[in-house]
Amino acid sequence: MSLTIATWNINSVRFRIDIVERLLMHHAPDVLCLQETKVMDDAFPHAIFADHGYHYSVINGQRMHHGVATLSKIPLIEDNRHDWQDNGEARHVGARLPNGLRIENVYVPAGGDTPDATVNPKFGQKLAFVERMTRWSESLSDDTVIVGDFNIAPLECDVWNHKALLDVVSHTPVEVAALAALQQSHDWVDLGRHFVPPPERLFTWWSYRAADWRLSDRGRRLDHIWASPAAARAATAFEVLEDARDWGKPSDHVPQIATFDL
DNA sequence: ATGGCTGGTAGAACCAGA
Repeated sequence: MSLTIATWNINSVRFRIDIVERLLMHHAPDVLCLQETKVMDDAFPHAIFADHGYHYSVINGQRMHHGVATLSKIPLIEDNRHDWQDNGEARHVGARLPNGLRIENVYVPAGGDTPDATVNPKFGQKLAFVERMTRWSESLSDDTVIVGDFNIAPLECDVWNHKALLDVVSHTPVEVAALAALQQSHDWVDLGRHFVPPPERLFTWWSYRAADWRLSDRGRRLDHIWASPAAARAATAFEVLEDARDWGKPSDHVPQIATFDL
């Protein structure tokens, strides 16, 4: 059976519900993991997803900021949810499919402006978040997919200019090292780079501030789909929907979709 | 020329994103 899993930082699921529907109609992933839903659970637009056949969901929302949601066309049950900062922010929800596959939907903190925890506490919180994820990741079973906005672009070819971004939060060596430790903790396979090997350019985010995002192409690969080794062996395809950056009222992130033959 | 923008919320000379 073929299974498709999409992930997308939507930057408000209510404001961008039209382009969410566009993804559902034209790409119809079996499972859609959203980050930055920016909505309380009691105001989540469940009816619109149900109209498109997405009758199952696990959501972890909060007021104003952050928030994650996993929507599905096939039965889905909540597995767990973690608050790795222990500050009440909604940045993770886990789910399990009938075949046992676990889908972990994560929104790693952005980390603020300055890559120095002594003057910018948010940067230290980001590193601590990833370290606590690493301890958790070690205990997961080998039938897991972890997706989301990790807010770290690890490789030189994951950013538009490696040298220019070495001191910019999202691509600093200490963040890249923390992400590498997380990846090693469960032998996670980075499906983006499994299907699009370095040094090919691969981005999932472009700033709203560019006059012409496609012309300047100052992108970063901040969003990821990782699979445990057994799940990765079932992966058959991977796609970044770069054109979604031009859809009406776009998110600054674009969706990516992985296909598995399970 | 890495902030030139953006949404949510309040009703900002705001916050957060990255």
